[in-house]
Amino acid sequence: MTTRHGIIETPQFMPVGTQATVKGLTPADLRTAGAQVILGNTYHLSLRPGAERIARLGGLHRFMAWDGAILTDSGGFQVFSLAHLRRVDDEGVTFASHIDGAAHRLTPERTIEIQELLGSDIAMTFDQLVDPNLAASEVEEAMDRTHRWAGRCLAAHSRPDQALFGIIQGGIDANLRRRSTAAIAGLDFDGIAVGGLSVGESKDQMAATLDVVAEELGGDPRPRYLMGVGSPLDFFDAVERGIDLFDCVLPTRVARNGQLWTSEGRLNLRNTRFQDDAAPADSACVCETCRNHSRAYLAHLFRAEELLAYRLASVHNVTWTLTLLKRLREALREGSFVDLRGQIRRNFGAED
RNA sequence: GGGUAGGUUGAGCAGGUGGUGAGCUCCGCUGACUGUAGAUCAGCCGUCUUCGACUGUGGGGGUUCGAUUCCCUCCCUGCCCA
Repeated sequence: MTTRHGIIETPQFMPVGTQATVKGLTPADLRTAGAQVILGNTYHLSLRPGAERIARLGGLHRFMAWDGAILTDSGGFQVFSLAHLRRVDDEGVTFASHIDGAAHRLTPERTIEIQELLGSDIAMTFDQLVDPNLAASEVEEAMDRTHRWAGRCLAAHSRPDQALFGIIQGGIDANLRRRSTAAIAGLDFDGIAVGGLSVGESKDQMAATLDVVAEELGGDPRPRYLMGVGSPLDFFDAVERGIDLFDCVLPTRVARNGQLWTSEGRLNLRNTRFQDDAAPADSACVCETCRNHSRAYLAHLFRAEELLAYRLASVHNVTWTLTLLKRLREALREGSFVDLRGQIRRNFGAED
């Protein structure tokens, strides 16, 4: 797909930069890693530094000096992750700020206004994500509310240069998912997102849910975005089921915790065995980290809690993940998808 | 040489004025992490046959039913005086 900040080749992975920064990385790092789109977050940025302030400063792209595309999440995920700090009603959600406790009100209309102020290339509808293991009635209630909010977001959306994606909910119940897919696909969105997954359900449940969504969407040509996914193997499971876009905190979060994704699988650089390992994290990788530094050095930096550890590990994982998606795109073109998947499976475990 | 304060599991401590010291923080080891309240969190961290058991409070000796605690002695460390 095309945005005013460049073309997005799909399938694509979008690094998460919640607070106007992909933790530990500069825009140049991201560009070098091959990033085409990154995420920003409505809830976090509206609390701090404030959407109006970012607008005054020229919008999110200029504010963070990122000239690639930006997708902003609506704050729907925070309805879930900050569940104990918010109250949901049909009109919207009231949060007690995780920073200072002050009340902040998000409504579908306000989340669109914020995202338009931020000036992202792709905005998301405000949804209500719930634990799929809740009672069916609760999952359904949140789903129906999400549908009503989707309509309100669409009505409130006014920037023609900004795409708006609707979000499917419905937990892991096939019937609810089917209904939600039909409801969201029936609205005039620029893209369709699958929300509410990778929140504790099994791999099989996620796959089955994606199958239902794919079946219901049929030949719908709009880009399909699986929110919050994923791990190396998740990409293959989802692309097989028609997904075009991914975002996930995993590559950057696990990097900060010492885990590097490599052609040998996962490596925990905090492990004793790397202290004398002179090899790069991944000898097949061309990122700055792998070109210049040894596992032993990274192991040392993590032990010493040196800040460079977090940056070097993040540079590698983001590069590696974006490269994996690039290889995946090539494999699709060349018909070697199954081979590549097999290779990743061997290194990351079929149970991944 | 005299005085004084101390010697507790890798380090630093807590506790214990005669009645079962494995408690804390670091360090260390391992694991987790999926639209980021996360450079975070969890477990382990004396030994073992590990839902428990055993050992352990500088060394030696003494008093006592019982000593980490009281007494003697030695060793070591900090500080003060010579």
